[in-house]
Amino acid sequence: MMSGVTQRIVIPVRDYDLAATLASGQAFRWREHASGWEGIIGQRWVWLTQTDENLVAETVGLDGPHANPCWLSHYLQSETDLESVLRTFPDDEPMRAAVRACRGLRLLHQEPWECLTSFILSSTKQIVQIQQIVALLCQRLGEPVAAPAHREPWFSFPTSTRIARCTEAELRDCKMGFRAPNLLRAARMIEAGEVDLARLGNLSVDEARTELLRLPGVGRKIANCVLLFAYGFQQAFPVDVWVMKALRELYFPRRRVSDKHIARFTATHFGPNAGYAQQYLFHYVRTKRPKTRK
DNA sequence: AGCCAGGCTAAAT
DNA sequence: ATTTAGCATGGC
Repeated sequence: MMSGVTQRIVIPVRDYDLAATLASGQAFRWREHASGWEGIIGQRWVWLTQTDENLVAETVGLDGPHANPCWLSHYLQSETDLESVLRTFPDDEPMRAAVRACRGLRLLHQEPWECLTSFILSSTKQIVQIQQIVALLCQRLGEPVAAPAHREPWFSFPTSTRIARCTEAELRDCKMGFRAPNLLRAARMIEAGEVDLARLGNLSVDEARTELLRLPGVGRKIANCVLLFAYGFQQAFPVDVWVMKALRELYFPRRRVSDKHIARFTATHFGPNAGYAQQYLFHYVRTKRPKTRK
């Protein structure tokens, strides 16, 4: 396997919880080790650790020794002023509890195609299973990535071009089941230029959502995940079974309310960074009871 | 063994 | 306009 020279990048941060960020179900390729996190950002292998004052990245490549490359800070969103985001959250007890539980949790800015694919593959899957499918997909269809020689080989996330050339059977071999035809058709629509992912960031959130909803296997939930986790539309509010359960229990205890009523509630109650608030609620309810954690 | 998993879709009320 | 099954697969 390819190897290269390890570079070290130090990013001073405060209010950053790397573990909560990488384990909160927004990205699916990070592997936790005893002392850090191993994964891929774009075409680069990266080893991440956190100290009191810094995020430290070891990577393989050509950046200078004192570089603070924008690809890394952009992905990690280390420049985001978290305090000003948290200030926009509603001042109610559920939100305060969620922020207490995972303060420092950040939203990443992921590559749109990788994010879209990951969430097309996410439906009715547990997070561990999504991780397995994505790992298999990269192993089968990705390109080798330069990594330190003593480590397991890593692969880039396969491009839409590569996926579009697959047969449905090849994708099904990656254990994705009924999601295979959806991913295949989505890749082919993107290859044909029917949906232009590179352009969505220039649109309004509603226009961008409308475009994403044209893709097979993409409904409101997955569209909102991509808007939030890849494009940085921080008002996009994905409602999955966990968040719906949390909203019912925390904001409408022992009341009979429709999904639609809750959807309308989320659109107004959580403010301009509603999606950010959602991620805090999601991670909070998933981690607060170890017994039910998956 | 049976149930459920960061849902979507078409069909049935 | 809202509700419901079916969809592959794997972990518990």
